[in-house]
Amino acid sequence: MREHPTGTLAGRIVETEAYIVGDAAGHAFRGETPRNRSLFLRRGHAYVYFVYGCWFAVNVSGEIAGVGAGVLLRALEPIEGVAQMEIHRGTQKLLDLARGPGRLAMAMHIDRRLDGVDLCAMGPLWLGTAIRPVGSIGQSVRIGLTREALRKLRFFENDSRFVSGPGRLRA
DNA sequence: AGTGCGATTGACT
DNA sequence: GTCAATCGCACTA
Repeated sequence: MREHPTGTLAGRIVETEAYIVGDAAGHAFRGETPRNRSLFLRRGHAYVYFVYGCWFAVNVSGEIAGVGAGVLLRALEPIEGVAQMEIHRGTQKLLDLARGPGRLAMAMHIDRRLDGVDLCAMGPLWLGTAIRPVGSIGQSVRIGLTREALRKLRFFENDSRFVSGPGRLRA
């Protein structure tokens, strides 16, 4: 859920990746720095980071305070505020609005200002209330990594068309 | 102080 | 399929 000045933006999370304790692919692996400090907040806080000089991406911190780990939000199925998401993204292709972490952040207008917010209480960005899963959940290796590339820590709704990644990783 | 490259995307061949 | 965009952090020295 994104409480935006223009109205509420909402989507179902259909794809995530876990970056767990001791995971060399995780931003928290080398310890806490100014950039990744939000990963060390108590579980349920936002870690927003900037990659490739172009994009933001959002994680949900996943451990107790002081332990760095998180879940990357990789794709949403848009539920509310689609017209505004289209403006943010510059496209009207529903399937592309929030398919991929960079697109997701852009659709929801997420940037560094939201780094560290509590996602478990109503606010500018939060998790809302649970919506029942649809169908089964698939599992695969994570996308775009060079380290720890074999760990199957990506999770996605099997039958969703809003999931990112190469087709062969879907099933 | 300098360098390399990343949890990506979109444009182009 | 390839490749540029573009920034800040981590790493080396």
